[in-house]
Amino acid sequence: MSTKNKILDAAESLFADKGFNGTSLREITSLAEVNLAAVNYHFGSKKELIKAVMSRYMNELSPILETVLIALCQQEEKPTLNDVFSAFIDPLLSLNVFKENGTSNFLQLLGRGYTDSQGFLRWFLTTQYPGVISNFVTAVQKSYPELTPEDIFWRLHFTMGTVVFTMSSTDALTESDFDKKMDIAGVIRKVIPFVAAGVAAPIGD
Amino acid sequence: MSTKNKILDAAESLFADKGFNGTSLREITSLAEVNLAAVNYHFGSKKELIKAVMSRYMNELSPILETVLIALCQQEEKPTLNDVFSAFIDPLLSLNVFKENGTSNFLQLLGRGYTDSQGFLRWFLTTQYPGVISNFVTAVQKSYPELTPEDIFWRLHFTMGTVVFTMSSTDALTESDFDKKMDIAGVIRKVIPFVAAGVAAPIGD
DNA sequence: GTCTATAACTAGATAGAC
DNA sequence: GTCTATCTAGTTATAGAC
Repeated sequence: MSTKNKILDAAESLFADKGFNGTSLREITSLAEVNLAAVNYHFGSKKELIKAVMSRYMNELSPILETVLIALCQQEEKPTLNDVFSAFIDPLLSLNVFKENGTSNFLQLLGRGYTDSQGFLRWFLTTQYPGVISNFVTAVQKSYPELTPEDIFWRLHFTMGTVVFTMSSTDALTESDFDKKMDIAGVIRKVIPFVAAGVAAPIGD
Repeated sequence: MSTKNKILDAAESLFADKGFNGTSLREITSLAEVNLAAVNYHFGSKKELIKAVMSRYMNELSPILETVLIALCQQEEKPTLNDVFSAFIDPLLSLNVFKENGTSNFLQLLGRGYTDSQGFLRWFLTTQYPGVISNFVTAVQKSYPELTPEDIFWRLHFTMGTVVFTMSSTDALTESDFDKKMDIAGVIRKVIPFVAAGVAAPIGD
C-alpha cells in the first residue's frame, strides 16, 4: 500500500471522527505510520489533503448517482418521492464495498464539510460536482411538480441536514442512547421515510 | 458592561460562526477588548467558557419550553404534530428579544455542540436539561400514540438534525444560494411543516 | 520518495506585578 | 480584577541530507 493511500485512509477516519479542525497532521501521519513531511510532499497542504479525501469518494459516487437519477427522470411513470430518495440507498451502501465503513465515513465527512472550516468544502463540492445536485432537483420536480423552486431548494437543504447530521452524530447514538444497536443500513431505512414525508409535506407557508 | 459578559458575548458570536475548535481564546479576548488572561480568571478554562455560553441560553429557554410543552400535554383535545412543533416557535424567537441574533446564535451553537468536540456539549445538555427532552417526547407521544418509543427516538433525532444543521449553515444560504433573503423566522416557518410531516410519516420499516 | 531537523507560528494556561 | 510576560506544548510547513 502506497504512502499516499495510507495517508488518505488515516486522514479519512480521523476527519470523520474528530472533524477537520480537530485533527492534526501529526495524528494523521502517526496513525498512517508515515513521516510527518509526507503529507506536504504528496498533497502540498492540509486543505488539499481534505479535498483529496472527499474527491476519492465523490469520484466513485457521483457517476453512479447521476446514472440512477437520470434513469428515474427518464422512466415513463412518475416516480414517487420515496422512489427518488430510495435511489440513494444502493449507491451509498456500495461505498461499503469500495471501502470499509465507506458509507458512514463519507456521510460524516459530508457533515463536517458543511460545518467545519466555514464551508470551503461545501463550495468545493457544489462547484466540482454540480451534476448530482441538478439531477436530484430534476427528479424531485418530476415527482412533485407543484413545489416551487424555492421550496425545493429549502426542502432539499433540510434533507441534506437531516441525513448529514444524523450520520455525523450517529456513532455515539448507535452505542449509547438506545440499547438496540443499529447499523448504517438500518439508519438509512429509518431516515428515508422521514425525509420523503418532509419533502412531500403540503405547501403553504 | 462587565468583563465577564463582554467575554460571553464575544465568545458566543465567534463560536456560532467558526465553531468551538475553530475559535481561539485570543480571538475572543481581542473581540471583547479584554485581556487574554481574563478568560482563565473568570471561567477557568475554555471548556468551562463553552458551557457558560450555552447555559446562558438554556437557563433562559428551558423553563419556557417546559411550560408550553406541559400545557400542550395537559390540554383536553389531542394536539397535532404541527401544534407540537409550532410550540417551539415563540420560545425560540423570544431569544431574539433576550439578545440580538439570539435565536440563530443559539441554534448554531447547538449544532456546533453536536459535531465539534466529540459530543461533550451534547452530554452536558442532555444531563443538565433533561426536562425539555422528556416533555417533548411526551407531547409527541400524545399526538401520535402509534409511534414506538424507538421510532420516536429516531425521528426526534432526525428533527434535531434538520433544525440544527439548517441553522448552522444558514448564514451562507440566506446570503448567496437563493437570491431572496430570508430571516430566521422565515426559515423556521419553512422547516416546521417539513419536520412535522417527517415525524408524522407512516410507520413500517 | 522518504527521512531528520527545525523554522515560524499559534494554542491554552499561569505566575506575578500592580 | 486586570495587566504583562512567559511557559509549555501544540500547530503547519519547509529545507536539505540520504
